[in-house]
Amino acid sequence: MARSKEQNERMRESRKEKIRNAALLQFVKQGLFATRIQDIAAEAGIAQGLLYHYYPSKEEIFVDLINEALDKTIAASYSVRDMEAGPGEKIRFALERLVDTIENSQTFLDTCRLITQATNSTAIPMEAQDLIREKRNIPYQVIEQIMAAGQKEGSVVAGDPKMLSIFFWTSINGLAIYYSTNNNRDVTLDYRVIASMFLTEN
Amino acid sequence: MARSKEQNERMRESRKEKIRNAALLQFVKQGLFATRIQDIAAEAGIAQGLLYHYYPSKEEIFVDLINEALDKTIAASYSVRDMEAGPGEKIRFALERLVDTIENSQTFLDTCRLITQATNSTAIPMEAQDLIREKRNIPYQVIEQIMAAGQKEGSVVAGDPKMLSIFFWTSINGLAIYYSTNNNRDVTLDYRVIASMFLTEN
DNA sequence: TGATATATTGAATATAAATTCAATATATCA
DNA sequence: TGATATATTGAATTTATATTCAATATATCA
Repeated sequence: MARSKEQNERMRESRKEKIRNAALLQFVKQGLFATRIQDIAAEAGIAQGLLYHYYPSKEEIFVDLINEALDKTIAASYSVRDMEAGPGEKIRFALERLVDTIENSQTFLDTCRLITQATNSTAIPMEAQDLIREKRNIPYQVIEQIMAAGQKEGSVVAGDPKMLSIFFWTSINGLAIYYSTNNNRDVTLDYRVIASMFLTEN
Repeated sequence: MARSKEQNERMRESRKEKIRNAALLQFVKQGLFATRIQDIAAEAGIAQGLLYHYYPSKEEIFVDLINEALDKTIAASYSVRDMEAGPGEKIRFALERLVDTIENSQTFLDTCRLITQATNSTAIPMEAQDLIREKRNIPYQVIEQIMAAGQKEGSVVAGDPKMLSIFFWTSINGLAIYYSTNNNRDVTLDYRVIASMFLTEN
């Protein structure tokens, strides 16, 4: 015996995470196909051969990253759903937090870019496509329900709640995509402009 | 002499256009890198070798397509700027038209996807990057000016007009990106929801 | 019709990247 | 310390795709 099973498992997982982080940087900059195994290995500071000890291919890394990214967006939407506040306030707080995150978290921007990239290409692993099909709509459904509840309450404007949810997420996503390539530090975003699309009182 | 110069030129250009159309379909579906010369040739119904009589590489096709796409968005923004109407009405009409186009024009969705793809990758030809740097901001500037004029008039809400322009285009772009992969024919979009972000009276 | 220019094909070749692998290093524990 | 398992490297090989090219077809006009 050389090393304890659990310790090995932990070290292995931390190496895999280092590789995933390196791959995320490259995928976000160049896309899945333009990124070479060599790019990921160099970014992670290892030889290309070693990468194959942890992942059988860059596609597998991509699948892991997409899965993580989707789970993050789902978790974020659940945290909104489970807030102690009325529907209108939930929409307001969610937008405030999301806009702030767009302005301050590179990781969030990367996550948005990766998902957008994956959603807009058929040239990604089947497994990633399945994950997207399965998980992508959850945040839309969560917001749709909050919009519907807000309409009953009178705090949310009239209109198909499904449509309002689409406007909610596409605005946020469009903004994130824009910000990830425009370090527009001279413009400060005011979430209340977006909020005025959905809320009756501003 | 075999054929008149002009006739040749015309035929050549029409073939190039057929190739560009084929390439656009593939680029939008798969991205620049995942698209093989063979994919474009097959889509255009020609042998791969022939493609090189018209374009030296797929990168050159991409540059042509990006240039066309950017020019289209610029032309669209100029047509809004030159409308015979007050600033508020221009914003309203522009949004109405854009949302309608998102719902009905696949070409428009493809254009948005191509630009987003190009804007979000460093793995595109330098020439395409230069075109984007040079042309991308024009529509933002056009809308920014209309927003500022609308604020003077009182028809547009307060706030940095640069920010309002960013919200304008990122909402439209986010929506287009979403729609290009979700044939959501059960939801009808109401442009007035987006308009309410910018206009004082709805 | 025949001369000429261009179009077209698909196989041959070149190039680039993915993947494998033999050699070597390192860590752990008996 | 030595036995053993895993980590690590970079060169060798394979595979995929881009690119070239020789052969052939087609269109135009004198």
